[in-house]
Amino acid sequence: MSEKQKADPIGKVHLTAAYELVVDQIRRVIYLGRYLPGDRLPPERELAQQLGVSRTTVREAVRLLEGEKLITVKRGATGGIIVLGADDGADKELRSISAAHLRELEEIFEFRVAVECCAVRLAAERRTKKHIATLRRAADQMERIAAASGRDGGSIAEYNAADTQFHITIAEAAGNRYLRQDVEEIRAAMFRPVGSIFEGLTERVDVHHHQILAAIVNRDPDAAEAHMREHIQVGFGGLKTLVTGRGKRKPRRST
Amino acid sequence: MSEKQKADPIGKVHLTAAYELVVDQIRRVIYLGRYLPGDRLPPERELAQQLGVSRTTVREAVRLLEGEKLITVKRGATGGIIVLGADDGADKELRSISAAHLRELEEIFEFRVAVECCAVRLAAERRTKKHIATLRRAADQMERIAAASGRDGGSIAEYNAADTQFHITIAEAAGNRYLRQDVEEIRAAMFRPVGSIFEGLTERVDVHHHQILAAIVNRDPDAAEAHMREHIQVGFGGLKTLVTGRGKRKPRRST
DNA sequence: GTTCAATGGACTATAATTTGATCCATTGGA
DNA sequence: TCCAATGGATCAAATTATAGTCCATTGAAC
Repeated sequence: MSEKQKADPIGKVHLTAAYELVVDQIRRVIYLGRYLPGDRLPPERELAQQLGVSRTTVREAVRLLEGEKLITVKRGATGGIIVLGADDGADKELRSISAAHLRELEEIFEFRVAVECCAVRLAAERRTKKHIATLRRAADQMERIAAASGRDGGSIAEYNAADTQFHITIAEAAGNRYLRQDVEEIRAAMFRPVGSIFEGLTERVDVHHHQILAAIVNRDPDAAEAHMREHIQVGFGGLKTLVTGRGKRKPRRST
Repeated sequence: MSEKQKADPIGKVHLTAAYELVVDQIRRVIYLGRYLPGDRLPPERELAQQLGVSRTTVREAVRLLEGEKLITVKRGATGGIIVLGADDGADKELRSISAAHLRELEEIFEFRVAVECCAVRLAAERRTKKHIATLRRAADQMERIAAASGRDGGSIAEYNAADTQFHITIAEAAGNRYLRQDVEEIRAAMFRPVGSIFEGLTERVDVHHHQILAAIVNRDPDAAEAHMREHIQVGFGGLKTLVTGRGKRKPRRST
């Protein structure tokens, strides 16, 4: 018998501590815009219940995120766990983005094209009235925010939250658990490297949202996919321009 | 101030025990064909080292998988942890597939189209000679196996292993970690519901593999994507026919 | 046949993590 | 002034994971 095979080892497993899972979960809901800067998370005792862990564990996670300057904690009756904005972090990010970061963002956007284009095709076929309503609400909200404040300061987080809701609802409408899962996942991953970068975006993408929505309403998968691809690629183009410095744009708030 | 918002709770975290992670990891390498029926896994002590956990934990996982009839354990110098084939399980699966299973497979194949079509496009642009060599080897091996044994009995596992290698190498060549990760993930997921179903497949897909390979060699993303889509859809079509009973095919071994 | 090395089986003490429960400290509004 | 809400702190118990030791079985080499 020929022996001496199966050389490559089986990969190590990662033992994830409970508090790490909680950290990830909290980071996620913040990145996904379910809690905006200034919002209070549920009280520790309630969080523990919702997350299914002990309060001690929640507190460990909170300490870590506090150190990360993603949240801050205040005592007292009106205190709580408060979400910080990008500006509150100060040294949290360097505002500059490395080549590695850019490559990572490129991978993320490549992946988004794959997953979200497929999702929007299926959504165009399977969407219900309820999905349409949610999508319209999100699209309108983004337009309203963009029109009202010209994408300055605080409303950026709200804009991103609506944007996230738009994209996740499409994945929901596609009725495929793997697509749904990945769209949420990749969306959180997108803001992880340097979230504040997105504040500099000035591309007008509201028109894309309405085009995508219209295609979904008309049950036109081809148009939906085309607009989605355009949408994602323009988004990445904007980021790239922003990072490489070409194209001279206002430095995220005209002082 | 308007209070009473943020009603929906943050999802529970899943505390995964070490032995569960080990179970998943071992299942995965078996589903991915890195260990075929009859193969021996590394000895417990070595597994523990490779997985980065204690031997006790490995043994817990082994017990579970033994109960699942995925592996069997033999003592003594020439004993060890041996991978079982679908036939050894007997009652492991019901050979019949429910409507829920079929829908799950449909979701999996929808997802494969999204991810693998994108991966193969990128692979056509970024592949190196090394990737080509690996792909050719896998494609030839599948052809050889199919020609030699007509897809009966034991060689099915080998065929699937080569097939998996083919698809994962493409994802590797795409140079995108998210795509790479998902292709592997979805591949393992595919065999999870009722792996034995795949033994009944008789569609000739070797021609697809060579078409895909040729397109990658020629750096032709459009052709590569088209052939990959065809490949995956035909694969699912075969499964569907098999399950719904239409099309009368040999019952996985003409007795 | 005896020996021996390889392998799984079993047990135990220790360490680390997680829980749960209790009580304290701070805060701002009633 | 009081009090309800909230974070801060501590501790004993339970659970989980580890590391080490020794036993039992097996088959092959001698």
